[in-house]
Amino acid sequence: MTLIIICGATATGKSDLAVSLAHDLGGEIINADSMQLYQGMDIGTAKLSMAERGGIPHHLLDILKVDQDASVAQYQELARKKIDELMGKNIPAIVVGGTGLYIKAILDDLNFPDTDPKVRAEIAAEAEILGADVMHQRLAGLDPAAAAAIPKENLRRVVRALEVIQLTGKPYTASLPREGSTKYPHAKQFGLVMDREHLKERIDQRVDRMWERGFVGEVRDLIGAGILNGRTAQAALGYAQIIAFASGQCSEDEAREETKRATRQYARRQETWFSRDERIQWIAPASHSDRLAKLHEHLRK
RNA sequence: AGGGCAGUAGCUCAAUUGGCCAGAGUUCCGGUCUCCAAAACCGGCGGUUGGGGGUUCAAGUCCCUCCUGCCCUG
Repeated sequence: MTLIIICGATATGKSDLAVSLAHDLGGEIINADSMQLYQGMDIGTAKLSMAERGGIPHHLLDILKVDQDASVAQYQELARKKIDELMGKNIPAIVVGGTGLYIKAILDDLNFPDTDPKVRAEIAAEAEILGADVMHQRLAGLDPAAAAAIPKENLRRVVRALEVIQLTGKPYTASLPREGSTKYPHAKQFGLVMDREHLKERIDQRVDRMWERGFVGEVRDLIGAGILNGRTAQAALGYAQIIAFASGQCSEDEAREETKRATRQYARRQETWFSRDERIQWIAPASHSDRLAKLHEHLRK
């Protein structure tokens, strides 16, 4: 019964380390990266090639088409099912990814209230007309605690709260989690860190490499595959910028620089998110083999 | 050389034709977070308004001068 989580900011080397660890333990890998869920988003998400996976089974990759919206609730269900399945077969499960909410959805006792695209679209359309202030006031009337917790500027979360209230008939706050409930108490969570300067270098190099490998072509193909019809995939780092370039809103060079900058900001947000989680054992920057040794050392304890 | 235009935060620009303490956006730094999360959102640092002088109760704004850049003419 082994469950290992490897998280951390983008470009810190999670994927490679996970493959090596899986190799050593005879484990399998479960993806926890919201954008690697999509078929065809390979270059821009730095998805490992078959060769790089080295024969290690990778799960929850390529399960969505680019015109489908991702769903944390669905991810939670699939990931837990896969983890339980592996555990049942006594195969170590290694969850790898940088999407903090997805990892939290696996580990913590989060229960996502239902969602209904139609209801949400209606509320969103209404918000378009009435404005953020009115929507927030409405929320305050229905659920003062939720209104206090959600800033009125964050219309997206206000809409979601209103959706939940309408669907469940209960206050949004009623669905919020109880503290300290962990679904997998024996899970070992590791985080990879890297100083900003070094990380910036790695991000720059990585984005340049993506361009060399044909990132722009990949996005063009995905536009053909309907990426613009979905909401999640087209907002991904690099993809959004190349779509802007493809539609003439900026130059290719600007798109590339913008991608680097946005990735840097994303890495910062990831660090903020993970830094709150006290369960994470942080692995300092070092060579691949040193970090792997460190992981084994911690696992032995 | 002569004439014209411009110079405000690291960057892009605002500032009721002289009037509160020079404001935004963005970068950068920090933070929030229960289904679009590579999303959405909040906060903070940052200006001797190119330099110097003058007019005025008051100058980013008007005058003089110097510096820098761009345009036109020869």
